[in-house]
Amino acid sequence: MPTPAARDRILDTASRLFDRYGVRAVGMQQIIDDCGCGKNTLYSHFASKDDLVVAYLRRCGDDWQLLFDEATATASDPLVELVRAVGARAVAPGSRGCPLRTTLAEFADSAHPVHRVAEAHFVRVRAQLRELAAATGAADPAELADRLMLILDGLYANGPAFGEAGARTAVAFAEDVLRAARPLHVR
Amino acid sequence: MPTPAARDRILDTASRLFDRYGVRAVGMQQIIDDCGCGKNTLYSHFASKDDLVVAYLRRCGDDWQLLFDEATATASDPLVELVRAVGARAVAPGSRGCPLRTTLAEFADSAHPVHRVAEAHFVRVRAQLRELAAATGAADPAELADRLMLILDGLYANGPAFGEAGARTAVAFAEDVLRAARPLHVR
DNA sequence: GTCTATACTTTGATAGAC
DNA sequence: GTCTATCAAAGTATAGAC
Repeated sequence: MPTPAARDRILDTASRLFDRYGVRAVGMQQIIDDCGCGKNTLYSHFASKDDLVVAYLRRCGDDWQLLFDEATATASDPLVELVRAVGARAVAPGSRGCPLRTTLAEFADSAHPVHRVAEAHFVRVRAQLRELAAATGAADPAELADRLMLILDGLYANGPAFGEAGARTAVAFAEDVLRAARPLHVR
Repeated sequence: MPTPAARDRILDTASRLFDRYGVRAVGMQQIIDDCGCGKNTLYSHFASKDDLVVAYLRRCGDDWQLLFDEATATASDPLVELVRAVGARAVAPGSRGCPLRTTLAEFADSAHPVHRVAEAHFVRVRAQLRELAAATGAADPAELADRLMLILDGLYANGPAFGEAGARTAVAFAEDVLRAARPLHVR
């Protein structure tokens, strides 16, 4: 009967290593060594590496949800705030871009559980952006949502190379897009 | 002494497999079997898998250059045409997004030769976009170039999920961005 | 009794030899 | 072109510590 604290510690360690080195580059033994737990403990919480990676991706999804909720809850312009928050994350030291995107790239097989979980995340994000876009009163919310999705994904992919200035470019870009999408009488 | 034809055949095979299954998921033996060449032949042309992957990425870079040149040579609006061409590629059946991005994600170690080659590609693309943006007479070419880079990268990442309609969204998006970036007297 | 630590098995990969 | 050495990784089983 495994203790929840150990599970968290393992997932913390695995997440840190996956974020830094990529999923395939990190072995189970490395996680065990770094975590200081026994092999038994790890495998009692996660039946396989795939299971562990899925748990990692779910946590990444939860992190996104937190960022999303925080950015959109209080801000006067939630979508711009969202771009700002993603930019901050994308240009943070050591960032390798969106962990869900990079992991999706590492698991090309669309039937693989890891691939499916990552893919589902982006479907959900697209739907979330659509809802948010609809709330702005844009003429075509679906179109606006997809434009913002392009900016967000492009920003997350290029953030490490673009740096702070690039993040500001993306924020200004999003502002322009939102201004242009608003119906004329509100501008 | 290796024949150039064999090298091309090997690289053709490897490229096809890497594109479909990802680099790490494809073993050298698989390439050899699929290509029908002997192990000796492969290793006489490519000293290691890393070498083969680097050659693959260079070919991907050349492919990009072809697409870039073709899109920008004759078109009245080269940057829009470029987005259109990338969209067509991104939504093509079996596309997994930009092979250079996915391979970059597979090789997280920034000191790894494969990582460096992929990274260098995007630095070059950014510079190319800057040149092209400057030619449009935009007020801020660097800003315009980065906005287009976001669209292109976002489109390439989301293309497989967005489909044809998403590609059209990106083209219309680029058109709007370019229109807005042109100095007032030209609009 | 659950945790750590370690030994072992199997599998699949790269790479080299003949 | 087959055969083999080497190595690393996933998982399983086992031995020992608090």
